[in-house]
Amino acid sequence: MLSPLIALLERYMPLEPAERQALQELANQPRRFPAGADLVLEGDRPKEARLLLSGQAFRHKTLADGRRQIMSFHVPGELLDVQGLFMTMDHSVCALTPCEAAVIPHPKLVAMFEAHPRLALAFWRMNLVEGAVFREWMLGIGRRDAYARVAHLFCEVLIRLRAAGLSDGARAAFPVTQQHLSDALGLSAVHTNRVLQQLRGQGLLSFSGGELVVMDWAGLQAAGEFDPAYLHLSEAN
Amino acid sequence: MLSPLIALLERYMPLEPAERQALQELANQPRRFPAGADLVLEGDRPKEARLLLSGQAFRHKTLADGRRQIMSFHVPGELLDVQGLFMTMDHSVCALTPCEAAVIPHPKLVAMFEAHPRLALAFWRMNLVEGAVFREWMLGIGRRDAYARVAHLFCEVLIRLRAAGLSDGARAAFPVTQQHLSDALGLSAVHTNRVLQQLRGQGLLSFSGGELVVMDWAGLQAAGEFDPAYLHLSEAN
DNA sequence: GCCCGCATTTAACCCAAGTTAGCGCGATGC
DNA sequence: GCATCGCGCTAACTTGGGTTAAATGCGGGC
Repeated sequence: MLSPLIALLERYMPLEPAERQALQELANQPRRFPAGADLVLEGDRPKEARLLLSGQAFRHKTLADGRRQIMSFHVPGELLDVQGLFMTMDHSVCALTPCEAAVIPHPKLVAMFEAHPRLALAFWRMNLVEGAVFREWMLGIGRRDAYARVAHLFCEVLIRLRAAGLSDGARAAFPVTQQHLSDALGLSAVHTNRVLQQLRGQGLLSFSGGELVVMDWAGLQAAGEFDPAYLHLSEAN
Repeated sequence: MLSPLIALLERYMPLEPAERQALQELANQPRRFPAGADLVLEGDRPKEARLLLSGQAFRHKTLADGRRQIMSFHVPGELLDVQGLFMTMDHSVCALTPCEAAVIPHPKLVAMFEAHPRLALAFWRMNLVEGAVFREWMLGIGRRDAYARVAHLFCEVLIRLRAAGLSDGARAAFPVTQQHLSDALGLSAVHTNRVLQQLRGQGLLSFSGGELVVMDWAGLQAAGEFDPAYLHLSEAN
């Protein structure tokens, strides 16, 4: 049941049987969330951690007047609120599709970390990759123009969905609206739409009905100045 | 010698004598870096970690054409390249002032984490706060206008320098140029200068010669829509 | 099969911020 | 004491992207 998590961890660090066993013991009845529901709520001080098992979700902060910044998109296997282990949540995580999440009491998680310090390091490592993605997004929002930013995001999304086994090749379900894209990119919805049409017009991709199809990977990569190194996908420990 | 680190950790988690002892054993002859030198280099796969002991530094990514995004500023006590424990560095860290850093071999650090899992969690927690700051910056760069962005940055800097014991009250050394500020904020140097004058003209702050003086804290905070919650400074474990 | 609501698209207009270029000034060096 | 360089500052002009508002789908509920 926790196989998405185990697959993610095992990509970098071969797990010992005892460690795999300890992970399995985290499993319990998953909780379901409908699309649009909050999996994690800003201001909350959770007593358990949520591990995404199926579906897609996104992390976001919203200002008083409604302006919103989406900070990341999430695929199964990812722990959504590590932050809640140590402090109050300073942002929310919202379900993009119907989701299932394992809800793991903090004491259980901490006990596992203390019994298997290497697992703590493995989770920490996952967390560091998330930080690397934040930094790349900052670079994009701060220093790239809208065109490169949109292209870059689609490159990243395709690669990450593929790594999560949610795409074979050039096609993937990515059920976001143009408003979601805008909020992730720091653009207005109107301008996102303009850029999208440009990318479509150049035959780089198609994106509609929540399905992304990349038709010219090299072209899209060039348009987004995309270098996947920051995703640290093929780096063994 | 590692007192800045111990102070940071102890802010949240009272350390046991054995843990404090284990930390002390990390100490060694610190390495010196002149202002402008790279403490950590993008593309590097370090064999040791650098812990900032004195001075200020900043983390940045730079595009091929020279556009640069500064991702964070750092004060003594912070581990600058946790990422290097597990993967290649995808960005650099550069000294703002002359700096001293303890250079700690990875095996020594990992051994400490395995012997004292609670210390691993404490370092992880520090790392999570850094991630929270990244997210807040993303929100600012993506969704706040230049005026609020500049004000917000100065609020954050003052609070963090104060927490590091580098400021009493409203005045602090923050030795950056307006170009550094621009690169941190995703603005041009010219526009940063315009906003700076506006803030000065409103009597909110003065900033010259690398010294920040906040003259109207409430006003600055309002200008930057600043809420320090995301810094998680006063949250015990 | 019609209505409603959300998402996408278009068009017209506007403005915040970028760009370029040049000046002044203090610190550094010879 | 003079040239140099980095940094702050100013002004004039440009532009990428925001705003507003209205039209066009389109899918789901009943």
